[in-house]
Amino acid sequence: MNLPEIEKKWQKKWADTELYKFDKNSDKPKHYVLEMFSYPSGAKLHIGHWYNYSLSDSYARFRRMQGYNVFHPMGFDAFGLPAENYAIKTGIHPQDSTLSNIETMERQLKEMGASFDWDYEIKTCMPDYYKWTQWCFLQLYKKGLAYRQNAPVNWCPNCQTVLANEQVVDGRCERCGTEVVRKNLTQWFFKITDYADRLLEGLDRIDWPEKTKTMQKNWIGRSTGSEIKFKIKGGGEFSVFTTRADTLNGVSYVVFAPEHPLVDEITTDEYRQAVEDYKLFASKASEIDRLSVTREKTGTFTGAYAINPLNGEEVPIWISDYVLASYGTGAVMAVPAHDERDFEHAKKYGLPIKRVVKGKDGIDDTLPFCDYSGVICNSGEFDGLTVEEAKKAVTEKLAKTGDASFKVNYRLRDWLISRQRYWGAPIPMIHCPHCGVVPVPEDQLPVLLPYDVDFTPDGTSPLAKHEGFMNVKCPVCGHDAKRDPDTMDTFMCSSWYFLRYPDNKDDKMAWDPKIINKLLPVDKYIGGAEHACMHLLYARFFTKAFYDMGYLDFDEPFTSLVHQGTILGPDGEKMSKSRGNVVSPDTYISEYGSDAFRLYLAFGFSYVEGGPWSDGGIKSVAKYIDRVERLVDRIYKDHKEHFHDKNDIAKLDYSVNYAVKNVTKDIAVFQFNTAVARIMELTNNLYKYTESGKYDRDEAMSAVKTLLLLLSPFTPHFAEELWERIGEDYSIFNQKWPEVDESKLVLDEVEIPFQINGRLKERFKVSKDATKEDIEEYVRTNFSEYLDGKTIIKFIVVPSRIVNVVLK
RNA sequence: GCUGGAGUGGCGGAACAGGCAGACGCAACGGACUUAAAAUCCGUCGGGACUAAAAUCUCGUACCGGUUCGAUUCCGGUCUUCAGCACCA
Repeated sequence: MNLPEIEKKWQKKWADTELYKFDKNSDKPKHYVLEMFSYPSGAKLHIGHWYNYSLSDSYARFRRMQGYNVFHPMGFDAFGLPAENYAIKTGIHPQDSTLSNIETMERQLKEMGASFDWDYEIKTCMPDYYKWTQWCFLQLYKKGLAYRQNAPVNWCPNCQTVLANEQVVDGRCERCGTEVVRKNLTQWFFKITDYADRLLEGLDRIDWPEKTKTMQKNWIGRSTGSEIKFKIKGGGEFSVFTTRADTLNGVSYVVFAPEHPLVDEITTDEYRQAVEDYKLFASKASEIDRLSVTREKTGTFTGAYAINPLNGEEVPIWISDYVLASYGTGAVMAVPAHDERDFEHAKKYGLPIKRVVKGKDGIDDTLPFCDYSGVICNSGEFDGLTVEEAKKAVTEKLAKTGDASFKVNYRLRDWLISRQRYWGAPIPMIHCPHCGVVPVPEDQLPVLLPYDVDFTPDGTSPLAKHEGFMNVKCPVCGHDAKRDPDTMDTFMCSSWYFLRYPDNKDDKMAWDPKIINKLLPVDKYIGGAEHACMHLLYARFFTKAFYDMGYLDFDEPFTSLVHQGTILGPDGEKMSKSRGNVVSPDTYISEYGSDAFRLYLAFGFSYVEGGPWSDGGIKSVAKYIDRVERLVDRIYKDHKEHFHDKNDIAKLDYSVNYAVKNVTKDIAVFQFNTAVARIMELTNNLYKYTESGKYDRDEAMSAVKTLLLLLSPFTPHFAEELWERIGEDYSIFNQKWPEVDESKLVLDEVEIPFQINGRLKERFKVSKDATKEDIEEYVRTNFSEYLDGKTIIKFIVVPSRIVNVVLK
């Protein structure tokens, strides 16, 4: 069959007849199938898009045929850095390149034959969308979840610009090679940490891959401990967070992150130069390097001393880059005897190491001793307590004087959303010299992103140079004021898009709760595992925040989640231009057709794993499609007299129902490769049933229809074509998904393997109802040659499964 | 480095609340059809030993060890590899 040709025909008919139009008023149960929308970067769909979208489409069609009212929208995550970089390089405006890319991708998605209803499309870079992204910002601000704070950015002193992590290669600017430093800017944050516990709790209520939940749990990183106050000799105080309050007596120094706000204040003149040098050194290291356990410990003394609140000892205050400003309080108490990193640091700089926990039996005297199983020593009144008891006792004692408290700490950090870039949604805030920071009134949204902006890097946010944009009247006092020159992180756009789809044309509100609460949460969300900790966490945070504000009546956005794997190049390596192993879908589509391409993606890989591309694979699938066509034609055109053999028909019935049962089960859990394998088996069995020419045509035609229905989600055009050819009504996608007749799957006999000492010896058939005793009896009678004269140690019978006899 | 995955024939991959390892397919090989090729159809197909052939035995799910009547599946350790690490999205 010439697939590329018939595909065009059906795509046109599907469009003309509005086959995929979503019916808002349907009384069928809803099913919201959503793929992570794509970033319109390159000009064309790559194989990863196909893998995600075409198979999710198969799933959506399957649910539709099962009788669900399927909502299956598509859109574009259109703001972002690559378009801006492309513009800096080529002079083509980000809006122009983005919209043109989107056009190409829309066309290609239609060529895929996907069942999207394009009436619900969204593009995040359009004012009718980002108006509401800005509205979301304002709601979070009103709820007290947005705040401004200093935070470091990567800064290239030569290009005079902020760099994304991606643009920093080996600590240097990717454009000019200059060493990158960190520089503090005042930026907007969302208090996602306020939701840390609820983000943890919600994980128990959703059907997500366990590994994704685990990653989110570890990312949030809840730990319980104590916050302990130290006084600084000569005035001032600071706090540390520790999970080991029990070791407070073993503190021999404290360490501040080099960025800690008190560092400048406490540093003595004698040490000032060393501290400044060290701060510069630390500003050049990446966070990953700083957290590395194997990185050589570095640091310097500030000249200041802190007072241990438990024993009054004076201990030196150091700065070192193994302490991060962003975690805990940005300061730690160092107990070298009981912490690996402190131990290394103390050894290198000759600081005292004082043991305060010993092994239970007092035998283990190697340091550092980081085990939680020990007992306290060298700590006066706390000696003899277990670690857990002492944590409590120490904290409680200090709590009386206000020097300590129990504290839950998270690894999760607040979400920094300011970007010093052009191609994003402007932050809807105004800075007034009289009123301070003032939100843009909601009826003045959107804050339009101006087109005529000079976005070449020169030290400020591109928007800051646009007078027309920046100058504004304060909405409170009416005086001259300035807009916020930054734009929002594009993760903002993708944190609520699933709420916009069903009500995408609403110009009165971001979403109409009446519509959204009916269609959401998303029933099946499909996208890459690389989003496990960021996008998927941010979207959950948004949903919970808007639930709290009463805009939603659910608080988890994605009931069920599936990750697709990665399709690699034919060489088994990740596809990349530099490796020259990029497989472009287009050439295959025009040669074999979209259906063959889709079927290969379904059959050739484990969906969640992905794997290497193979030209042979798609060829074999194209052959299989032709094989189905020959089979269908042969049976359909056959009008001769026929034979009715009960046995053969029972076998065919079994095969049909076996296929229906397993294909249904497998598609539901995204196991497309085994679903297709079962369809192939049915095809083979139907060949066998009909090859002699002596068969019942009605039975065969009924099996053919089932075969086409099962195949239709994978090869929609091909199935539609054959459905028409055998004289059935348009459209195959309006047919009901076949149901299993379990009675046809019941076999009277089951085959059971017989093992001696775990080694397979024989197989035998017994009635499906045979009891343990029946089976043992059968084995003793029929396989006596294995057992006679031997000592039976154990006779294991698992009915319908296995017999294993353990002989001496 | 930290966190989370993955490792099964020549290849893609099945199977796992612990019970016949290799479903389905590719490649390869043999055969049928054909003047021939392509296409199609049928058959064989993890390694080794022993066989004329079969039967049979044996090894085998990255590596080492453990639990169990029985481990690809559970536990401990090792190696390799992939993803994420907060400004790529």
